[in-house]
Amino acid sequence: MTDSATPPRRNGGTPLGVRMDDVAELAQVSRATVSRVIKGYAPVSSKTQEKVNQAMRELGYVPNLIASGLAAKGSDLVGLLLRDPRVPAYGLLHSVIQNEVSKSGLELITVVPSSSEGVTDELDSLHRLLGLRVGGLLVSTGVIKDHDLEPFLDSVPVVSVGRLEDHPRITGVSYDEDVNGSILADKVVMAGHRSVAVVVPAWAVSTGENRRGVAMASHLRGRGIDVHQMDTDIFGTWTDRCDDIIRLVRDKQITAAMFPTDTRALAFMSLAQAAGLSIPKDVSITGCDGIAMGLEQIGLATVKLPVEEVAVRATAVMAELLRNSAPGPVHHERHAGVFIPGRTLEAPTPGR
Amino acid sequence: MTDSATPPRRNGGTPLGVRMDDVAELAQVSRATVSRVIKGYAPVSSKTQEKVNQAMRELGYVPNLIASGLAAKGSDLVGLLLRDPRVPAYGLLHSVIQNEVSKSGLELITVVPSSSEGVTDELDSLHRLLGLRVGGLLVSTGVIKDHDLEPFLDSVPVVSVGRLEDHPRITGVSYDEDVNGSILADKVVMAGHRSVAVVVPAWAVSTGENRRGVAMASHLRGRGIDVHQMDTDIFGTWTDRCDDIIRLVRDKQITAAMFPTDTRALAFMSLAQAAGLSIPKDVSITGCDGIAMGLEQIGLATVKLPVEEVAVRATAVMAELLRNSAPGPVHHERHAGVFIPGRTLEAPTPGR
DNA sequence: CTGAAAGCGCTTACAG
DNA sequence: CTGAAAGCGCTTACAG
Repeated sequence: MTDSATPPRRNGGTPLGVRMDDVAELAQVSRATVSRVIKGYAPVSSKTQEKVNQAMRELGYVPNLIASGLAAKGSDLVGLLLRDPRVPAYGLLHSVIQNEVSKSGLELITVVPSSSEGVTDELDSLHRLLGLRVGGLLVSTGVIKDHDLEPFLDSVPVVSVGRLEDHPRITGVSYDEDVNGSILADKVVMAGHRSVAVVVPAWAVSTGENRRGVAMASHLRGRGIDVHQMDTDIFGTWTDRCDDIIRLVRDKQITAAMFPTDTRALAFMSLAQAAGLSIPKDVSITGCDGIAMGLEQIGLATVKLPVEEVAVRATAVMAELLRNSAPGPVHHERHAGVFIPGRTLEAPTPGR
Repeated sequence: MTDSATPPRRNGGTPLGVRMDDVAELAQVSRATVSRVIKGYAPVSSKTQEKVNQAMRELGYVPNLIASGLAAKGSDLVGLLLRDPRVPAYGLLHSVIQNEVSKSGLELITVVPSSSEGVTDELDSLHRLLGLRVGGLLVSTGVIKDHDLEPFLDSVPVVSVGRLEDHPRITGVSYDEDVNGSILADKVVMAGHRSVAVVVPAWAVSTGENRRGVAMASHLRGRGIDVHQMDTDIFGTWTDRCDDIIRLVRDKQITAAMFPTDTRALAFMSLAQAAGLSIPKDVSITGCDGIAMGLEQIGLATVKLPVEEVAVRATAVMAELLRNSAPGPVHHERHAGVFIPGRTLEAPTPGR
């Protein structure tokens, strides 16, 4: 072995051009050994380890996850399919999941669908994640249906998070929309309202919002309230039916309006105020979500979703799935939120 | 060739177990041909195309992006490194970038650092994206420094978005923090304030917030205002120095407080109100950001960042970089925001 | 328009 | 504790 005959390194240049072979050569070990010290759990003498680490540092080596993913037939990457990053509840979910995943020694990559493109784009996003052959899949969008997930259940652990789930083979950690809806409906009834508009998005638009809305409406009806159910099946907008509600208020047909999300409630508030209505004098408002900062300043009556709780549990379940080869029983958790009182919900103004 | 001798398909099962070879076999073509119809830009007879598409559908084939990424030495994936999904401005940025990237025929994957872990974790996130050998890199966090990016500039197109950038080799599309800071400072001066607290996060905490804060402070000083500069170098919290500011208000040392973000401003408002102060009577407040929904309800005086504009431009620049092999000149765009008046900024109460 | 074959950068039995 | 070699599932010249 002649030290003088150093063959020219193939990539003089950039760190991303440095391969494991380059590291091996510099450290004077085999590629297998470099791989072992990177992975960390195979036996390597500490002397060798040091040599290799030194070489990696010197070359600025960034391991090619694409290549290792292929060779190892899988990776520690957990993929998150997230509905809409503009919505604060998803933003918080994203953040907490990242923290938890990282604590579990896994890595997270996130994919979001284009907004307002509907189900096609959501499926594209799903395939993007699957194409990357992630080790686990966290699905946080109700737009993707169980049906779309079914074909992949045997190949990759899937947990659906923050969305309705009752598929017998998909474990779910979600919000208890029935309870959330009931809590809000109760408060509206207790405030004295007897005629209420409820916005109910179609199942295809959002399973969660749909379920929440349905729960609110049916709970109200159960209490003998006159419900004006405002169905909407428009994808990607938060203001559909607001005009109709404003009209109902003007006609004194309702004294309160319930929205399945804070976002919709806030959007309505702006429109209503622009239309000259005052809240809660002309109409009481409730939302659902409770995550956005500064909500207490606005005083929106809402239910605060247990986002952290759901994120923590979902990640724990995923980590468990990834650890145990034995799948463990599929289960469905539902976590209820807590009511946040606010000045947008008052007793109806007498005389209306 | 005996049709009867169909060799057993290696993966009887799941779509993710189906390989290109399986498709090729079913369609009775070579693997190369399957690859060609998937990529779409190589000449394939439409008869063959149909056979292949049919076979893919039948098998539920999901192409392995990992393998193709390795073979093709690169992919159409654009990686986004995003600072903090809990902040509405980042959420919106994320969303718009996704839409734009998708319009350009590229795909986006996002990685976020764990919150409150500081620079180490941000670097981990950067390496995660680089390890995936993304085709382009969008960096939207001021925590990563130019220095950290430098080694990779030769291997992958990088554009920094929404963050200060003046590296001669990194093109940047960002907010004009100097102008934003000046606009706000001007309004505060014009409202009549003469003694003002300004929160200035350290450069290491956030380059953008730092620059904004410094701009506010120096602009105020230039107008002869008494500035109480509240430096903070705590990572991951939005309430540092709030106590001190409340004290200054109580001691009648200041009549206004300027925050580099809406989030900080809102957090302060809650604390101040809890401490019995009233806004703007006891102290006027300004933020910066202007993205969160319902802000108009709160009435926070702020600057609305041109997030959409920045996202669109950044993606356009990236698409350009990816298209042209010739790099084109590096440049730095800065986009200024617009002032949003609000009831948190009034003239100082006489007698204070 | 189509196929055979080399090769992308790793991991992992297998054999020392 | 370490190395030689096969193979992961694709792409892409190259040769028809």
